[in-house]
Amino acid sequence: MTSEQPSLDATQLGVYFALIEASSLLKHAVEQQLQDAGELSYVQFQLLASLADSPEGSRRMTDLADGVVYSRSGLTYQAQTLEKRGLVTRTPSSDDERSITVTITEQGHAVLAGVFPGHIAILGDLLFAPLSRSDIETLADILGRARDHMRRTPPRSAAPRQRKKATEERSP
Amino acid sequence: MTSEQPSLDATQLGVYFALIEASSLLKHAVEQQLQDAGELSYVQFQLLASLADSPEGSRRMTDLADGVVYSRSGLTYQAQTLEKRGLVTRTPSSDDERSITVTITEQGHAVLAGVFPGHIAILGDLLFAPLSRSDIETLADILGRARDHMRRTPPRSAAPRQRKKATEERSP
DNA sequence: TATTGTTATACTCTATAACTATA
DNA sequence: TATAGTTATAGAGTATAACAATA
Repeated sequence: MTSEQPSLDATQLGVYFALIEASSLLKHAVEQQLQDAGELSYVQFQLLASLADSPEGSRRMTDLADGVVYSRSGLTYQAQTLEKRGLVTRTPSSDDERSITVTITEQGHAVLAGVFPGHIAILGDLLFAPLSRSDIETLADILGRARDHMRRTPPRSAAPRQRKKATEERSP
Repeated sequence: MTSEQPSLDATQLGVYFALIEASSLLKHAVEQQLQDAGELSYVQFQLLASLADSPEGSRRMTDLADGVVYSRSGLTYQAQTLEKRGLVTRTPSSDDERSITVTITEQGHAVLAGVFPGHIAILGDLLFAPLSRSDIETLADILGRARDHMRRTPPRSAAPRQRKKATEERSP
């Protein structure tokens, strides 16, 4: 087990808070922009971007979910929303009849294109403006390693350590 | 205007994605733990932690909102929830009759205490495990600067560049 | 008038569990 | 039996606008 020391030093706490607050502020700003410029939620944007980045603009539902959504029904919901707007199509996969292939449409590409400039502008102004070239390279390295580690680490490893509270409160 | 170059290089994109995904994975894991160990949402945890960190365990509503919540009604909602559970009290401020002073209770401290070990364990396992001491110090510096910059930067600076869709809102 | 906070309301999103269909 | 995806449903959270009270 990795975690026996139940405390963090000041620098670690600082990293934690800075990470959470920075990503929260950034995400909030970007969400606003995506909404204003393309009526997209952040998740929808991620899904479209993921498709646009895929060969043929297609992915199976399950693959599409990767790191974007934490439940299947959540993905179904978002995919339906995007389909209603004509930004993606969903068709049964040819090789595996259980799978659905999601494909980004022309319209989807158009919405993405309409959203990109503002999106990038925000990243420039908000995230990269105060950072030097070498800061950015360093960040890419460290955050990249952190992310890779988190991807690999099973979510259940640490959570069930705490025992559930004994107090059972009943409300009307 | 800061943003005329409508593109990012590969390293910048990498930083952006790594930041978003790492914080998302971390937050998701932590949210689960907070829920299991103390039936707290992340926002509620932040509010309690903010109070616990304040002199006398108290803050005015408006000050409490800082960087945690983006709308006043959202804070009212969460404060009410915490009050119902007896984790905070709300009393009119003595100096300014418009203000409400929110104070963490013994129970609130207890819930926080019950949640901390598991919380810290997750941070250790998920965020800090793959990082060296110097990585952490570097991250603290860079992310701290990024966060400070975002705090200072007015949210509206970049968003309204994209023109709003032609759909007009009507009054009832 | 400006500020502090609440309420009402509507909406988005998420997750769990039960279900269908294919491998 | 295991996997892919959907549906129903319920709950948490958020934001906007109208509001009241105090500065």
